[in-house]
Amino acid sequence: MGTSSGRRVGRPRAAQRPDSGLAPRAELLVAAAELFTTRGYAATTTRAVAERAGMRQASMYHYVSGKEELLAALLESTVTPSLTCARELLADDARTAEDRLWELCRTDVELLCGGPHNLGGLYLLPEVRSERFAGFHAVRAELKDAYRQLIAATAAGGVLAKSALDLRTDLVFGLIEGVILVHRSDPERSVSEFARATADAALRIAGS
Amino acid sequence: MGTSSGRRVGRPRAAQRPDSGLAPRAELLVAAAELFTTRGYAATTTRAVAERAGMRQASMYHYVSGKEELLAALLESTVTPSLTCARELLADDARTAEDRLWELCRTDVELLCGGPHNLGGLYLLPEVRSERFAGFHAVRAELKDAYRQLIAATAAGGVLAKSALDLRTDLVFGLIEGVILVHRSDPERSVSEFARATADAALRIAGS
DNA sequence: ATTATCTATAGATCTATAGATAATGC
DNA sequence: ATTATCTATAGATCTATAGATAATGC
Repeated sequence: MGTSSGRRVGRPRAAQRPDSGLAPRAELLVAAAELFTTRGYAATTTRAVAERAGMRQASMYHYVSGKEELLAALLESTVTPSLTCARELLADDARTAEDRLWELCRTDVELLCGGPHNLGGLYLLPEVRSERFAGFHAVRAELKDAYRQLIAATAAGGVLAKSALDLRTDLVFGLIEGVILVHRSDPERSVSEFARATADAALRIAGS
Repeated sequence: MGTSSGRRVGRPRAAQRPDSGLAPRAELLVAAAELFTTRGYAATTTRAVAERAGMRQASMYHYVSGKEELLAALLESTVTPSLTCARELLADDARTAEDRLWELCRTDVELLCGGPHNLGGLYLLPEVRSERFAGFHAVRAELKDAYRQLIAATAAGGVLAKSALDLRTDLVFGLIEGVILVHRSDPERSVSEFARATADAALRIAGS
């Protein structure tokens, strides 16, 4: 499985460390997340990722094709849970749109700021705009559309023209993603409290 | 002057182009702004900056000590106008705090999104957090404090405890900076309209 | 003489491959 | 035999300096 801690096949690692319990590929992803979010993607070398994961630079290529694959995997893993949540809320007819929008905002902030290394910070990397990460962009566009649908379904949103609805959606989405910047400059703050306050603020923006 | 267009002292440039009317250092700053915001800081080579400015890679060192100096100069030039505006508004006793907060938000968004190449996007570069840019961080902290003071001076803000005021300030500041992300994903939008809508939204967040 | 630029390049990386090695599995 | 790792390195950069060159200024 890779996670078993018994004797392992293959030449031992040069720098032994206590078994992390993670499969080597997962160790690489964790290391990359930490380095990409703090130093940036371009500034992070394959050597830095590999050594932090406990192996030599060249050994990394046994598990991934290079840095790019690591970033693509991290991006998708970051946005997918939010989208899952959004789909469930869109399908839930029993609750008001206001209620579901609030819940989506809160969950999204929790996910963006919750992890050990500010994973949401990956969104901010300039390299992410490249077409190589089209998969991530598609998922993110679908998430934004879920926000739009929920805002349109609120009492205040129902009367908006399309351009006004788009503006409102952009402001709410901007608030949620702006949270990444706030979290970056003050990572100590209680996330769950902050997530609720942000959801409150989002509803105020959506429902003027 | 450097901006005169007559015959110039020194060896001619290898790749002649129509005179930009800018001094060489300014040409370098413009080139760096464009490349840093689109490709990122670490991914931008000194060669790319110099060639875009119309000179060879080595000639750049006649004007700047390296990439770092370019980023530091760009960052400060981006935040300084906002701070100037904030200081003026703080000193203006004739207007209500709500009015002045709205105006600060609107102006800030205009400045962040207004320039030709999304200069606000520089804030998002991971390298910016480094202590080498302490000057920028100090100016930004002062700007944030101006937001805090104006929020505290509003009718709704006057009754807040310190921690609640800080939270409110972070949300407003996060909304304003989140605007950079929105602008990045849709640079075509009318900036002045968007700036007013964002200022409206900020007041709603500040004054719940 | 002064200046702004150029060409050339040394030294320091960084990536990705080739081939060796040290475990376990059978 | 299979596997996971290692060491070594070729080739491709990228930065920053040294020294040459082609203008204007006096």
